[in-house]
Amino acid sequence: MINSSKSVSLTSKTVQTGFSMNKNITLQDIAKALNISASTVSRALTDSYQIGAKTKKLVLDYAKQHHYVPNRMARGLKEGKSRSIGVLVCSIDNNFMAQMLDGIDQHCSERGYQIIIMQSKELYEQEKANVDLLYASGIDGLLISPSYQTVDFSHLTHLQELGVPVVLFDRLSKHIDTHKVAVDNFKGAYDATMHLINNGYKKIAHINWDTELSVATKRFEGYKQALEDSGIKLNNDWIKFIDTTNAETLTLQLDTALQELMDFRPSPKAIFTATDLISTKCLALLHKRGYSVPKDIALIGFSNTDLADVLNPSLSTVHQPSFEIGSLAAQQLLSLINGKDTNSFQTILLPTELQIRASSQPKN
Amino acid sequence: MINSSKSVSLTSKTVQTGFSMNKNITLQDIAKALNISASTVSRALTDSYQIGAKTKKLVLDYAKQHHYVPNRMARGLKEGKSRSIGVLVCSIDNNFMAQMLDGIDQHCSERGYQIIIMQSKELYEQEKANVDLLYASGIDGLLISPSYQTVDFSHLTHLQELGVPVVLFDRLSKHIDTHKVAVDNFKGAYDATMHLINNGYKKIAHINWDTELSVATKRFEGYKQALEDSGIKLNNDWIKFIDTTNAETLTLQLDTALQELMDFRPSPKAIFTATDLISTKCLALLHKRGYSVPKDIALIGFSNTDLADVLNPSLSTVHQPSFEIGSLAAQQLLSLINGKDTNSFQTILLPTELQIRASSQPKN
DNA sequence: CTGTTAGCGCTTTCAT
DNA sequence: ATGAAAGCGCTAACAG
Repeated sequence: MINSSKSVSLTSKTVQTGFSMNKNITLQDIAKALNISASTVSRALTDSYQIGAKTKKLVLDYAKQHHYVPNRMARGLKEGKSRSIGVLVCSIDNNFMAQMLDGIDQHCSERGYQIIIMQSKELYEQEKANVDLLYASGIDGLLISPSYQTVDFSHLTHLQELGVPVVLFDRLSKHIDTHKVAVDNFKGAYDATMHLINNGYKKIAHINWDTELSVATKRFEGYKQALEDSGIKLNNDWIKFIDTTNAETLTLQLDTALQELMDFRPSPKAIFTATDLISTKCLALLHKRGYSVPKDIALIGFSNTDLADVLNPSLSTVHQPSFEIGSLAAQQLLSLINGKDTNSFQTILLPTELQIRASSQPKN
Repeated sequence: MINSSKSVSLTSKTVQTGFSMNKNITLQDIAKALNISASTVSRALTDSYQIGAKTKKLVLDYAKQHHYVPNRMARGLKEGKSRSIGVLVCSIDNNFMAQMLDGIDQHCSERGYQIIIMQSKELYEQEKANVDLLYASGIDGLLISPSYQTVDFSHLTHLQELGVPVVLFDRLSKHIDTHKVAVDNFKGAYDATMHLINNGYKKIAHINWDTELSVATKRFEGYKQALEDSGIKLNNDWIKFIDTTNAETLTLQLDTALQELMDFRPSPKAIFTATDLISTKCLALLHKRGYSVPKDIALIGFSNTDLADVLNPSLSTVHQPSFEIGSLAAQQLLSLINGKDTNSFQTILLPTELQIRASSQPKN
């Protein structure tokens, strides 16, 4: 019934451009049309080691002309690999993540790998379910930035045992042994805090994300270290941890935190914020509350927004090489997939970049 | 060799948690272990119409216990569908797109569909190649926001003929007949321009994207219509079209355009910008050139940035329901995939939202 | 209700 | 250099 005849059916319904409704042409179709065996076609198509030059050209020409495109599922099923990798992130819906995904996609698609992106929405259970789904779809490897809930990494080590390499990016954990790619959060935070100190600020508050993830803890440590190295005593009343998982809680908690900070005596004269969302939202809330930045309070924070220059005032940031994080992580994963030695897992920490703008200028 | 024995090999290398290196458990494995046929297992797993309750429970329990997860490639190959859809966009690396992708992902993943995202980077050839790749991977449908180069849509109509439904989102075209989802760009532009006029502005410039895409042309028309309806004569010297495909050209051309606009006599007193990038960049450049907004020149433009409130000054925008565009488009595609009648393709135009802030306030 | 059989499209020995 | 045949994991007639 299908392909029963070579003649183009002009009566098939919804003919629009002269094409018949014939489904995808398969390797078998080519074999039949050319009166050669399927294996020969396969060899020609995959550029096998030995194949007649003319046969090869014949096949290739026919394939191109008829717009043949190999069935990835069949090939994947046969080979036990899919040339696709899973990318599991908390949320796709923010600029920083989009930039990293861009880096991942760039690297992978140039090498013929497809990426399947899934979101955990910061939910551990969702993350586990997605890992299963990805595994089921035959991914050759997984790139993951774990949810902030994730403390048990057995779903990932299990994947490794199944032969699927895993690479962590952005958010790292010591609970799994593999390649990891992120920025040097400690140093980034240290630099930012030091910058404030160098600009004459001593009363420096810190607002961070309420999580055990190293992205947060390292930045907190960098902050503390900078203070310590400068002989400034830590003031716990100036340190706030807030829940950033959704926009509303974030705004609410941040607003409260800010109010407490500004009302406290002695009040801090500068803030170092640890995440993109906190930084920009902090600026907005300060603005709304009528505080002048940096006159009333200076601000610097981690953020990758393109709009830092246009903000009011322009926002000093610790900028992360997001695209590079993504492409490097992808590179590490592909090298794992393609059998580079798995003995020596490495953790790559890229440098952050301090971008000084108006919000962190000296008070006078 | 594989699965030759049920005994856990304790000598296999890199045993970490007591798991053997056995690969994924298959449906066949379950059948063997339970001494039933593969089809029975399959039926139990797929919740087939008639299957013994105890057998079913037996299988399900065993499957869960052994963490069985069906091979999606095998299933896809067999069924001729993959429960995955392709999403082809110009670039993932911007907030607006990320929001739409979030909407798509949400809708699809809730219904068991995987999405495969690819980027055309505004290149027609790349778009065509990606369509092939997606088709090869067995997508059940395609969601696409075409590259700005795309004028020939035969790669998409061909896909339709092959039986793969296509839905356009954000960027629409009349060259293909299918479901389409976007916002009412004409009205959004009309409203924005009208808002400026209502605020007392009559000399209104317009900066748009240099493309034939309807997103651009409709917005231009909305602008013109608002002027006409208000009895304001169009001044072609106040209308600029620029190339926004990469950040550098954009900045360069926009800067030039702005300079020409401000130097021209009579000079415009307000600008309506047609795209996200142009709007925010415009504000930045005006700021850099020392113009005061809205005192020297008012500004309103299409943009979905979360930071509009914090910009300097806060930016009046035409805001698009990005998440809804994505999820609606996904919904339309899934209904096509699942055989809802394809006779009556519809174009859904969501309303935009005018968000008035400081940049468009009356001059005095 | 369950087992047998065939086959989705492709690659890959093993022959020739 | 090419062909024949087997099989990846799964589902779906078709029997019983």
